[in-house]
Amino acid sequence: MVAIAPFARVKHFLKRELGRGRWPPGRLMPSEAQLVARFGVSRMTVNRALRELQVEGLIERRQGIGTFAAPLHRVSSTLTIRDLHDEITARGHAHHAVVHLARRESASAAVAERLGVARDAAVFHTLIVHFADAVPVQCEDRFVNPACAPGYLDVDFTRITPTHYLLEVAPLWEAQYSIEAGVPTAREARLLGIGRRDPCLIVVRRTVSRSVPITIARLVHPGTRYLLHGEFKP
Amino acid sequence: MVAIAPFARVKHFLKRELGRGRWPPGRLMPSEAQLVARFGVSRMTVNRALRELQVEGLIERRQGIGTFAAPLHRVSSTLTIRDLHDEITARGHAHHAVVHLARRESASAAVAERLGVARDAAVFHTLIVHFADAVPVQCEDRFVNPACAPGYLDVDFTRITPTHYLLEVAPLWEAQYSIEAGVPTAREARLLGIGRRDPCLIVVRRTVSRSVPITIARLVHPGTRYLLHGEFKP
DNA sequence: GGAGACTACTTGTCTAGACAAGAATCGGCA
DNA sequence: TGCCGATTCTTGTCTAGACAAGTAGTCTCC
Repeated sequence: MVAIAPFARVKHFLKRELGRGRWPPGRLMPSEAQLVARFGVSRMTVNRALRELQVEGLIERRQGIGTFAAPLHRVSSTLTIRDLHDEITARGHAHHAVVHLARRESASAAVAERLGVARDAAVFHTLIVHFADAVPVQCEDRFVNPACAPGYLDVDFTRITPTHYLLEVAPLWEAQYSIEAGVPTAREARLLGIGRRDPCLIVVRRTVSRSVPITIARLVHPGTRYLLHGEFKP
Repeated sequence: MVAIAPFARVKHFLKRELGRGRWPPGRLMPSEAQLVARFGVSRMTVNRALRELQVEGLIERRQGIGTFAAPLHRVSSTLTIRDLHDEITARGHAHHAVVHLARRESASAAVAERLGVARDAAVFHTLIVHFADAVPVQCEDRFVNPACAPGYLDVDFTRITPTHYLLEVAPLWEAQYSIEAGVPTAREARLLGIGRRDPCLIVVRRTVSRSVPITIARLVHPGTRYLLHGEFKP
């Protein structure tokens, strides 16, 4: 017999009633003082429940005004992108990687701009194909800022994925990415063993650590062999 | 000149030092009592900072043991999927929709199973193409559980998107979705005005409200005209 | 009528203290 | 040696009160 914590009781009540439509989107909800009176708990307890619901995006709060049911027009969901090696092995397949390119290059204009380095500055460039069992599932074309990961080219990428290594070198970072469908380049098609016009899921990710760009990567997945999964839970 | 709230100071300090690698993943971090002494604030203030970092996934806390830097192997990011109408208008385009199908059908085996209804039970089926200005950007093939949205077929989908309507009828829900690249069906290609082999971003979404399935949707986007954007910020 | 002061209500935050519960360590006892 | 209880440290949570700051309405005075 476990007693539910008071803040959880308040939170659960509000969540349930929101789900029932007691307060339609945009409607004013009970104030903290009213909830304090209703549940017989202290204001800090009510405040915690409300703050957590706010973080979860279920309510909006405005100082001086009140608490409102959130308009749930935007559907914000978490998409977990795991390290590819972990993901493949977690599904019971064997992962291996083939390194087709790992060298120092001078940055093209486009790469220099996105990596925040000077034109023609040295950058690291790797091109790696990842396999699940014997099937190629990802072609990873990546540029790395040498200032952030000087030892990048010394890594054995058949054993450690670039993502894994970069996470160790620069532990905290921000990433922006876009996901689209497209066709592979001729080289990508050849490396993945697919047709030039076969649809691919293309993820372009740019990673920044403490406002210094670390890496930009183009990840091309054959459409028939790779899925992104997501879940949304209020 | 705005003073930073004490809990934010503590949080920011911990975040910065985590980013610097002061506590590598798995390492024991300062206890609440130590942070209280260091910052001269009350324990509740420190506790709030730590709790928020925990929610953000940067640290792990274990009662009786201590606080630990989180192993940042998994990369969890939020992907926001907004209502298509809002997204198109927010970009300065005009949205309109053409309804190609809106009727009651008997559920096929596959639909019945995924919607949680009996085989041959009545379900609602809509097929709608969404345009940004005059360009088709999404083909929305959707089945709806009539028990959750009895009035679904009476909605004017040229004015209200199905997502928007369903959000009003059933305000809180959970969704699972998969994102993949593929080719459109012959009908989808015709409706979107694209080639039969053009790559498309296909989102399949299943929505559940209080453990009752509401709707399953297949959203097909021409690869050249639609992107998903995401961001990850620790 | 209009401007400004005042008031009431809201959320945002902090404090000092308290008790509970989980976990490790240490001492004593069989 | 091995087991058990006491101690201590940790996080988890709650309380009652306080002040700050944003907002809206009202009231007064010009």
